Amino acid sequence: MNIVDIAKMAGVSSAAVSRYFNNGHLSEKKQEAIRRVVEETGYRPSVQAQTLRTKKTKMIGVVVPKVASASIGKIVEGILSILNESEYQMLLAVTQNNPQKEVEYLSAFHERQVDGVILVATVFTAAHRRVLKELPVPVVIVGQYLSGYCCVFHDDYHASYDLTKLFFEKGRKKLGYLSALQKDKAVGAARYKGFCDAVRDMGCADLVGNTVTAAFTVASGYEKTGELLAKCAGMDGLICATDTMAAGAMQYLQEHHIAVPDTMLVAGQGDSDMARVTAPPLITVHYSYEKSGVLAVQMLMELLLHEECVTKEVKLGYRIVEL
Amino acid sequence: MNIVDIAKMAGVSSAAVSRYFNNGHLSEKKQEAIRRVVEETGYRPSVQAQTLRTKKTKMIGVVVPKVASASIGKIVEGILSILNESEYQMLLAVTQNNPQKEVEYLSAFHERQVDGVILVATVFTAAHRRVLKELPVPVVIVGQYLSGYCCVFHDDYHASYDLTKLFFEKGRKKLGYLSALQKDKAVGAARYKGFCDAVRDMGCADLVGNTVTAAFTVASGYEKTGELLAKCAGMDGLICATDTMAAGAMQYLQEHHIAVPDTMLVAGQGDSDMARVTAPPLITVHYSYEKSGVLAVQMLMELLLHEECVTKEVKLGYRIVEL
DNA sequence: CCGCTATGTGTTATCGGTTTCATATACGCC
DNA sequence: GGCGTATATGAAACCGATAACACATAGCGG
Repeated sequence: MNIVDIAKMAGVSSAAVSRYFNNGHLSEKKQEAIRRVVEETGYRPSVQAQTLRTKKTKMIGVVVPKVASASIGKIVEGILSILNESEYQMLLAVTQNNPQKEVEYLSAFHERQVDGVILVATVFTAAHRRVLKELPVPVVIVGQYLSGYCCVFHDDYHASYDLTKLFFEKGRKKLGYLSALQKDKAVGAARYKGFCDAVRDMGCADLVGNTVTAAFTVASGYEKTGELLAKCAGMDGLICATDTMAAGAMQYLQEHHIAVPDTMLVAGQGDSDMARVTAPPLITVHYSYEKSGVLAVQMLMELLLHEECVTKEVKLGYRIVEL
Repeated sequence: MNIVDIAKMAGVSSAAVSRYFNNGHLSEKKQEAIRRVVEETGYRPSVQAQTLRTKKTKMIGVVVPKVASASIGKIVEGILSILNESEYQMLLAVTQNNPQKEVEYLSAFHERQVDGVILVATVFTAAHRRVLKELPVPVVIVGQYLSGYCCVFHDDYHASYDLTKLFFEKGRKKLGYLSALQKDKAVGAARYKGFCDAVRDMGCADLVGNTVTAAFTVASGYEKTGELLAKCAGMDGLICATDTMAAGAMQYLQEHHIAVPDTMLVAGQGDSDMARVTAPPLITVHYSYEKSGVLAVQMLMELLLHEECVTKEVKLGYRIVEL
């Protein structure tokens, strides 16, 4: 069943059928004739043929570092909640934190001729910039700031800063910080810098070195908490780059009979479910992950429609959560 | 840059270039000539045009109820880990637990002419069966058993049965069960039935009624635990259909100063990170979610290659986890 | 009543490949 | 040498839509 068959059955030309589906000018009479045939046959135009001719795939490509993660899961759900209402579909690629793959998938999307790309990024290398520059379609970056590109990101720095200040307000003096890799500019560098600047502003510049870097897993949080405690005697507050790490820290503290919050106050960041099920619950920071996904698609849609977008950078707020 | 341009530059026909990319018979000389031109120009055949002609999109559609969920996230990662190594791409749709949407997306995939579909399902309605029957491409179902279809699922029943038995072995007598909706045959019905049969086999058939149904959230687990405790006085063990619910239960118990595990032993199912960060950790069941995703894609690939698949149903094992 | 624009409609080229078909050449064998 | 078979190759049809173009008709102002 192709457009020509339908045209014959309705006694019109194939162009008329095409116009029927694309809001072209068409007399009432023919519209009715075509509608009847379409209903009878259940005919739907071939997406492939349309794509070949129009160069529009109605697909957007989304690249994420992983998907089994609370924060990224929320971003993806935000993206899909908007896409669901549109005629667009989503191609998803997961890089498993491999920057090489990130570049590969962007190229694959290029070949597939997706109409646009959303990149949930962690680090940027020269290779990234090169591939991004060559992409002939609009891109929106989520979670990181990259100069010259449309991006939606979080105020990691101030959130971390405020969180650290809060620890001082609660009377904690000897803070430690469990960090993510510095090459991750947002979750790694910015959050750590917030901690550093806050302790400096409080006149405790010596705390800046009270840090250890962990991976984004509970197990790593557990292990690195041990290292941090060994390194910094007398710690009474622990701030972590993510809730996952903080949950690992809680495990460690409990096993080693260090009382939370009496002896040690613990905070994570991300406001995940996990932060609420430890005992006691973590102090944490709510970043609007789902919202960032939503905004990213909306920006992308604007780019797709108008070829340009006034708001190029969106920094989202945060909220400290104490249960 | 299309195939004709390349052909001209290499001094051959467009058919020769097509054969070059499709392992057709071609003389060394021409192969070399084409290779040079392709390298110089960076030419890549248009996926759209290929698709139009061959009817193969090299895309598979994946439908999931949600993505910000530990178990489903793992399934999706399993799927992608295999897809990454192939030339296939993944179209992802999220139904937000709306069976209506499930049907919609299957149709959308149909139109997009994906080569195959993986359906991570929760419930099956008559509408599901109808749409599935009309799908002209292979389908693999994950997480549920559906007669007549290729499916990969878990032994929910025996896992839940064994878990319940374990509670008796640990000397618990008055058990309660926090269930999922019964129309979810796997997580809802099968797990509950495992509980029921186990308590009956232990001569405690009266416990069968000690149940309340909760949603897949921490908050719901919290709330329904209250209801369950009000309903069943003297409970000393609580088994939940999922870790998420169980984490909510832990919250409730802690707030109401009910000692875990002394007064109340608590178990979840799913072996998520969340089960390991409550204090104390939950008893839980490990289902191989990632593996189920992997197997599903592998079955689908087999179906794509041979049009048929010998192993139609795969039931995966489980392992009870006590930390 | 003429010419101009606006609208409706069909014809046909086009998007960029793959595949069929016909033809050409080389090879092996009787 | 003749014939069957295997391999190499290009011309052209084809996949199923859209869009440029041509043309017809209608409405309208002068």
